Amino acid sequence: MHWIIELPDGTIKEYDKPVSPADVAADISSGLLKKAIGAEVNGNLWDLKRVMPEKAKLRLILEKDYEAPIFYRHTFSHILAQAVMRIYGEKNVKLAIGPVIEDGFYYDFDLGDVKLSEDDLPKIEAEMAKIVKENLPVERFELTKDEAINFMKEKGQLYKVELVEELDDEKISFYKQGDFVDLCKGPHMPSTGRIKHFKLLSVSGAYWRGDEKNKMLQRVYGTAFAKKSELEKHLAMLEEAKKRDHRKIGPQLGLFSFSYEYAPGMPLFHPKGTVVLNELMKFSREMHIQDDYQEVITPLIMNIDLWKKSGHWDHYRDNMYFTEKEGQEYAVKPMNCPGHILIYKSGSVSYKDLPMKFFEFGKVHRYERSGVLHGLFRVRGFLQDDAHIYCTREQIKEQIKGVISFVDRIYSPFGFEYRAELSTRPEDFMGEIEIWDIATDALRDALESTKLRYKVNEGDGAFYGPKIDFHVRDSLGREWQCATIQLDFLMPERFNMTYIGPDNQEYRPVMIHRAIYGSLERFFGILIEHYAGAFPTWLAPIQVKVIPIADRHNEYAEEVAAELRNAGIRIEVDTRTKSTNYKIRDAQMQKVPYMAIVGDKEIDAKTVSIRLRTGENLYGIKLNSFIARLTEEINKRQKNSIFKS
RNA sequence: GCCAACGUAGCUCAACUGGUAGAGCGGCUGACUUGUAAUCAGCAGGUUGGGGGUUCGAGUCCCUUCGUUGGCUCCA
Repeated sequence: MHWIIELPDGTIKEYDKPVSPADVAADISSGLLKKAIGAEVNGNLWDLKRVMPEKAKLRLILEKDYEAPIFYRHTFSHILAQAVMRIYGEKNVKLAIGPVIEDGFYYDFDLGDVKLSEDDLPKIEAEMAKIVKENLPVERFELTKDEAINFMKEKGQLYKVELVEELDDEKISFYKQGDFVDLCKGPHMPSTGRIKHFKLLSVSGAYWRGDEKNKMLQRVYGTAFAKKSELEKHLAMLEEAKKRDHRKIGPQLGLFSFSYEYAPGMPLFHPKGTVVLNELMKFSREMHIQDDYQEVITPLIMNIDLWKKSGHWDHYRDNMYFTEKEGQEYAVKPMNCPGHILIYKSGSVSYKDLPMKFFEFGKVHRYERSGVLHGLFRVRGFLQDDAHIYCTREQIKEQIKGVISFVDRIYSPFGFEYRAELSTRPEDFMGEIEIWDIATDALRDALESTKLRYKVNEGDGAFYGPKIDFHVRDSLGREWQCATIQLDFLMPERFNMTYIGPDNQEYRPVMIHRAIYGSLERFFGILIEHYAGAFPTWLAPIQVKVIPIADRHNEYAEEVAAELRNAGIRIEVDTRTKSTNYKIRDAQMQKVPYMAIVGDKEIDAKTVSIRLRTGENLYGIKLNSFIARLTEEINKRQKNSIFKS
């Protein structure tokens, strides 16, 4: 027996006894062993102390590597389970699953009659801290399937029995730390004390296997990081996110409210919120016109037969609202595509008309279960910046490329980073494989031809076509799915859409669905949190607050206001008999970008003093110069103040 | 819909183990006429989400209902 281990730099290490990554690390340097938390062996994540195959390519994974959290967060989920078992008694705890998730981990438990609440978290955390301190070695062992089933049956772990029964592997792996054993494919860190920084975040209900027909389990969420400073940074981010919550800031800034009683899941936009939405639409409209879209408006309510034809009745009925008059049944539209198709089909279409690009700010209604509603992020009625591109197969690639660059232009004033995901043909697809291949290649080629980062979700496309989704990253590093580009081969089929080719024969067009903001409501919510309510000037509901120092300055303040208003700038004048400090504070809290402060000096010199919401002051500015520069900032939709250089 | 927590003035939050519902901010009125993040004083504001029960007595305990929040997608 001879172990030949290749390191990433090409170095070959040879041993005549079985070696684990830890052995090799120790062989290189004791410092390296200290920093290593796991390994990658022949492309698989591997425990530090697990013996490697005789021929292996080894890469050690250090605390700072991006795979490291997979190791320690997974171990923390086991530590969590172990702590819960110690506290509530091994017999009373049935373990379900405990995976690593983005930024943390969770574990699902069946605790019988015991109900966990957030108040129990400190107690569980304390027990976890003890387990960390005990620094128990984490050991891997394997059983055959039968052994594994019996083993889990003996322990009364029925959920685990169910999981094992579904596995096909010959050998089933388990991990043990002290008195705790769990079915697990790993990998884990070498001992429970290797990384110490964790925090439990919340408890909630979760169905066994995510299916509401199954028993509701209790889920505990937690997070862990290699460094204390990283954990603290993450917790601070969660705090900041809480402060920026659009459900809180929105009403505070007078943007919108909800009438939970009368219109659940449907926001009421107040005057200031409406200004922001209108600016978003104005910008979008300008861009669409530049990109050769034609705007349309289609009915909110249409006969049910249309929805039967489109397939929505069969596939989407549970999410639709219905109404009835004169014995006719109607549905409130959940999507805009059928309406656009009716326009397409209202006359005959030549290949010369393609691509045809219809765009609509389409209000759609979708029933969502009450429990999933969430501020502006998940609503029952929303406005989509929806468009459908009808084109030939040959035009697909060029059109997709066009949309991708369009997405970039729409996102650019907001300062979002974003990335894409390509979802390919699922198992239960519709249509011909060759079209799928053409379309998928077109999407892939289009993505490749841009510098955009993207990942592929194999088999994750809709049954009617492949798609590209865009995820924007906000100022707190959170990601949100907004834009989507979907190819659709089904709808043109169902509606028997055609165009006349150069040979005077009928052909089937391809349909591309796409939205850029996605939902205006949701995008608005994301922007509120992204900017923490401090919108760039072009979006700000009030762009300038005119503040007279004392009553005798009101008249001049009104003159200043009139000139600003004439220049198309959104203003308010604060003539309340309050102190200057008070009025400035109020404007600051409302996140107004500019305050124009006027008193005796300004009246004498015919100027204004400008305070930016960031606190800087510019004294003695000529009004026309202020208006000119501000107008430029607004017209260019600048991210930052033009008055800061 | 399901599990858990929560629901007191417009907002933020008090009210010991059941014993007279309170404060700050905001609002209104008055005084002050203010120079870059809260001037002072007074007044109003509540069926403690709704309904029912236990009790001499319920914001507090129990039941029920409505709503909000965290989750219910991440698969050993």
